[in-house]
Amino acid sequence: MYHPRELYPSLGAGYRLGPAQPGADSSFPPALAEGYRYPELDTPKLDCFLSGMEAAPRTLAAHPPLPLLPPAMDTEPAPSAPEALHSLPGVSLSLENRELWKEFSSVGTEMIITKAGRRMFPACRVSVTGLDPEARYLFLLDVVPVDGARYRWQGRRWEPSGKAEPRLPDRVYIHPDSPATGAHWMRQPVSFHRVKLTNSTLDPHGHVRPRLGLQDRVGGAGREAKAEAQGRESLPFPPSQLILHSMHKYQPRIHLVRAAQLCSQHWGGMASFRFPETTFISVTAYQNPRITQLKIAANPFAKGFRENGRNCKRERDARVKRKLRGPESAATEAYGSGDTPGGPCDSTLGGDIRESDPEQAPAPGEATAARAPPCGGPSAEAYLLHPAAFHGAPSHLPTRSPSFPEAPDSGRSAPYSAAFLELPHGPGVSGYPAAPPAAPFAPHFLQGGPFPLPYTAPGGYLDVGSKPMY
DNA sequence: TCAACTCACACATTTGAAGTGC
DNA sequence: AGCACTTCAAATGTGTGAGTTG
Repeated sequence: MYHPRELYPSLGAGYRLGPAQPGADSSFPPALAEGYRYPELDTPKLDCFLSGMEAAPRTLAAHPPLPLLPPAMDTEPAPSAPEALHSLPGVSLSLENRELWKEFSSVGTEMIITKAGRRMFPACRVSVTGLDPEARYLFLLDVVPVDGARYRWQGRRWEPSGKAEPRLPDRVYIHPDSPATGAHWMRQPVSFHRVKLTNSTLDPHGHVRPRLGLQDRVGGAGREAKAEAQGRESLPFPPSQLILHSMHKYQPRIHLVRAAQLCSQHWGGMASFRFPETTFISVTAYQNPRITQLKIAANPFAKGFRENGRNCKRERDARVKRKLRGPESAATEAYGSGDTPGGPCDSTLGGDIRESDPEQAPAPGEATAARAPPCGGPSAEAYLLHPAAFHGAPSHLPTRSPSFPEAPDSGRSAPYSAAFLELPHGPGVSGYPAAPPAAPFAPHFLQGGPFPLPYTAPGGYLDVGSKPMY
């Protein structure tokens, strides 16, 4: 098995397992300490990818160690500069909707989490430069705890309130366009707006059945219905959420991995980025009214709650009154003055209400790309479950998810993702079968075949091991 | 008692099938 | 027949506020 120490030898023997201890790296300035700790905190869950990442030139074992500190850290980072750790020289990421994030961050970003999953707003949207136009890359996103504290809204601000809950299963979201060429990624901003956040741990794989519809919705229930209609074995509906604790502080991270396909045996390096302004606190209901106002003002789906919306407080109050007075008066008033609000209501934001939404406005070609995967390749939206073994999970706990294939010819069960991590230590030597055929959704993937990453479907998710959530 | 959470609701937006015209 | 465009209905994404839970 690959120990993270082997993946990042530059981190030295002191490389710890388990969640980072706040303040433990006090010898570094906070930013540097955080950057230094970066690979330690969560790299293991990416190991499943790293172990399978393409490229060609070298195997994982032959890859040079990552720098002790990312180049961006060598100098005083510019304000809001992403902290980066990477072995993809020349590659850089910038947050497309930085101004919007900043606006939220200045107030204290809150993200709603629900059982069914709630999208992030603002969503992470980045533009990338410096990629090899011909090479193929994966874009991944995960969300990690910022510290070990639980937070509480104290009327005016968030304050730490005790220790954080035990960490939940880590998952990584794979951008549905992955893998795609560098040219594709650089052509337009990369949006992660489909990521959902949940507090539900009922299904360890995040399999929340979406509402079934008649239409063949990309990435939703329609795909399953279509598979059934075509007589194929029905795919499990995909998990669609990252699991978070409420009242905890989190930060999204974006990972870029050079890879020809999801499950090949080589990798060509990776880069990880995070942006300070994207830190948020997860909540089940908004605590800070200013955040509510910002969300209503900026999110087109909340347009109905704006001052002139039919769902603003004034309108809602009027509806309640009409209901109480009975259907007749309600019908009368509905077609009377109540339809055109004339005065202000509570859901206002002064003059800051945006007419157009910078966040959700699709980038040129975005809708097209979503409907038709680029490069003729697969759409791969996926989650990875964190290999709990790296986080000190007791060895007596279940070893892997049912859909988690064992390493071939291993003859034993793989503890969590251990099977994925037992990789060849020399070039050209592989403990696994050759990389799967380029055909993106080979049957053995769909049925949980011998390859490390059980691939569900285009736009679906990966579960690569599980850990108990209790 | 109270903070945190869940749920149903109404409205806005998104999406894709069906219809239409060329 | 095939393509482009429009229309329409259903799915989906929002915040709200009452009710529930611990």
